[in-house]
Amino acid sequence: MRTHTCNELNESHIGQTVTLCGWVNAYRGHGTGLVFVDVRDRSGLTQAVFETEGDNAELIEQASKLRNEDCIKLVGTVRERASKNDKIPTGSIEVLVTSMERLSKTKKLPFIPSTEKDLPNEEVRLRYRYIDLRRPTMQNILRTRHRVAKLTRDYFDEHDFIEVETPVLCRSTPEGARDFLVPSRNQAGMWYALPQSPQLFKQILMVGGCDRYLQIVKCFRDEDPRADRQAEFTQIDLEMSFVDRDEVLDIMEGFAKKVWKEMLGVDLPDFPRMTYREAMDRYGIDRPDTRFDLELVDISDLAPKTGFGVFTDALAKPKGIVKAIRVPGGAEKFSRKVTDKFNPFAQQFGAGGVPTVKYTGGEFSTGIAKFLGDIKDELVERLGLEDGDAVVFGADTYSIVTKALGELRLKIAREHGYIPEDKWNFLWVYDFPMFEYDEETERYYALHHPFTAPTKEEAQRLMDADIKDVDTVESILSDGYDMICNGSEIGGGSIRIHDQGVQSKVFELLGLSPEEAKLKFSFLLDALSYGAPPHGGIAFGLDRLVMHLVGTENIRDVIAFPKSLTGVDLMSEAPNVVDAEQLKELHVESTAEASV
RNA sequence: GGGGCGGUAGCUCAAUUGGUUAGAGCCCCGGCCUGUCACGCCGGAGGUUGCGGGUUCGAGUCCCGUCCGCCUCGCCA
Repeated sequence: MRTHTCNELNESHIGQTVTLCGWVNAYRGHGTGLVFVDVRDRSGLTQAVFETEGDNAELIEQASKLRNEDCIKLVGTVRERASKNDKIPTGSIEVLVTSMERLSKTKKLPFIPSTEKDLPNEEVRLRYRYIDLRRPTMQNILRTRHRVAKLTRDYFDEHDFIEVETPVLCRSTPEGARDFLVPSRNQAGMWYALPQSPQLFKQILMVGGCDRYLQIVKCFRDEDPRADRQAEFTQIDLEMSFVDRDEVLDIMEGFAKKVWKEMLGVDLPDFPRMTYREAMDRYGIDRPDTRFDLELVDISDLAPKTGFGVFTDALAKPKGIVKAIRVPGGAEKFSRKVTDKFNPFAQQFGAGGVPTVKYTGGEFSTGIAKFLGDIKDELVERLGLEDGDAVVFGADTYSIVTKALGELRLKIAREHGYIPEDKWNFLWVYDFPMFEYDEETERYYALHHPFTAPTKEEAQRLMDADIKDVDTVESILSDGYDMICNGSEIGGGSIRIHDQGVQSKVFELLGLSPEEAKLKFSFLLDALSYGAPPHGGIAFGLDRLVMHLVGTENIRDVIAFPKSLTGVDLMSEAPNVVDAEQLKELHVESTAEASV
C-alpha cells in the first residue's frame, strides 16, 4: 500500500515518486492554491504539499476537507523544500502530492494526540486509548517494551534457557495474594485460579529436566493497585537447575547490564550486595535507594543521657530503639511549616512523632534541642554533623522506627531535592528472614514464598526449629535475593527447596498440617521426591523495568491497555455483566446486583 | 475497608463574600488566505456545572449522600 514510511525520506529521495500512509498531524491551508499537510505514521512526520498546477483544483478541494487525525494515503514526488524545517528529521524535503485518498475520516476528537502538551486527564486518555497510543511518546514506550522483550529472549537464549509456556488456568493454592478465580463448566462447583506467578510449574520444569527455563508471562494478583502496581502484570520469569545463589545473581546481573547498555547506552558497574538486615538498619526498607545518604543511625546508647521522656520511654519497650537521620543543609530547608508535616506522616506508620533539631553555629536549636546538651559532641561525631544540618529523630520499637524513618527518609529526599538525577544505583539485597510472625493471626508467613530454601548455614537450624520458638524461627535466613534499582524492587527470587523433607518442615512452620500440605501441594511434594535437582530462579517485573527505562512513575504508561485503580478497563468496560445462561452453564449464581 | 485531592463546553481551564444571560483558548462548523510548519485572519455553533437530595429569595459556589478518576494506608507469598 505504501512505498516508504514518513520518517525515512531525505534528500537522497528527491525526484522519486513515493506513496505514504498515515494520519493528518497538522493541516495548514493557504487558500485555493496551496495546502500543507504533515503526515504522521509510527516512524515520524513528512510534510506533504498540495499546489495548484493546471487542472488539479479538485485535488486541492479534496485536501481542504482534511482534518487532524484523518487517515490518508498519498502519492507524490519528493522535492527539496523552499524553506527548511530543522525541527524534524525530514525537514529538508517535502512530498508534492499528485493524488490523495482519504482512507478513513475522523469524528471530532476528544483530544489531539499531536500536541503532547496539555494532555487531557488520564481518564480520557484511557477511555480513548487508541488515540492516546498514537502519541509518539506512547509509541516509543511500546517499542521500548518490545525491544526489552526481544533482548530478554536473545540474552537467555544465548545462555541456554528455553521458553516454556505454563498454564493460565491453575489450581488455587493457599498463601500469597488473593486469587482471580475462573469457574469450571465441566467440573461443577470447581474453580480454576489465574496464576500469581508460574512458581510451582517452573520448579516442576526443573524436576522435569528442563535445566534452564524462561518465560515472559502474565501474572494475576487480585489486590488493590497502586501507581506502580496492576492486578495483571508481566514477569520475566526464569529458573535454573544445578546452581547456587551467586550463579543466579551473575546471570541476572549480566541481563540487567545488557538491558541498560543496549537501551540506554549505560555501562552499569558490578552490583553491590547488602544483607536484608543492613538494608533495614541503614535505610529502613528492604529496597534501599542508595542514590543519596540520609541514613538511619542508631543512637540508642546515647539517648538515655538526654533524659528526654520520649527517648527513655521508647527504650523501655521491648526492642525499643532511638535513631537519627542527618539531613545535610536541613537547617535552612526545614521551616516550621515543613517539619510540622513530618509528625502526621510518621504517625501513619505507628510512630508517635519525629522530633527535629537544627545544628547551626555549633549549637542545636528548635524542637528538642534543649534535651541534647549532654550528648551534643557525641551526636555531632556519630552523625558527622556539619554547620547548617538538621537532624530528625525516631524513638519507638525497632520495627516502627525503621518503617517511619525509612519512609520519612524517602519523603524528605523527594521533596527537598536529595535525589540525584541520571544516576542508576543497582544492588542486591539477600539473607532475608524466611518467616515473619503475625500477631493477629498468630502464625508465621513466608517473607518471600513457602518454596524458598534456607541458606546452607541455616538449613539445620530450620529442621531443628520449634514452632513455638518465635525468636529462633524469625531469625532463620533464607537464600532469597532481590534486585533493587534506585529504590525500586525490579526482581526477586531465591534458591528453592528441592528436598521433600525440608519443604514439609516449612509447611509445618507455616501452620499447614501434613494432611493440608498433602491436599494442597501433593503434586509439588511428589515431584520433589522423585530426584529433584537443586534449583533456583528469579522473576523480573517487566513493567517496572520499562518504567525505569522510559522514566515514568506510572505503570499504566507502560501497558497498552491498563486498568484503573478499581480494576476497570475504561475503554472496553471490563468487567461487565454476563448472560444468565452463561452463569448457569458455569454453575454460578451472583449474590450481588451489578449497577450498570 | 480508611485518609487525601479532583470532576464546569469534545479537551485544558476561569467564574470576587452565595447574586445579571456560566467565560477564554484549543477542537469543531462556515468564510478568507500561494511557503506554512502548533500557519494566520473574520464569523458561528457548542453547557442538566458527574449524579441525587437539602439549606436559601437565589447554589458552579454551602451541607449530606452517591458515582467516577488519581494519590495513599491496609493489602500485594
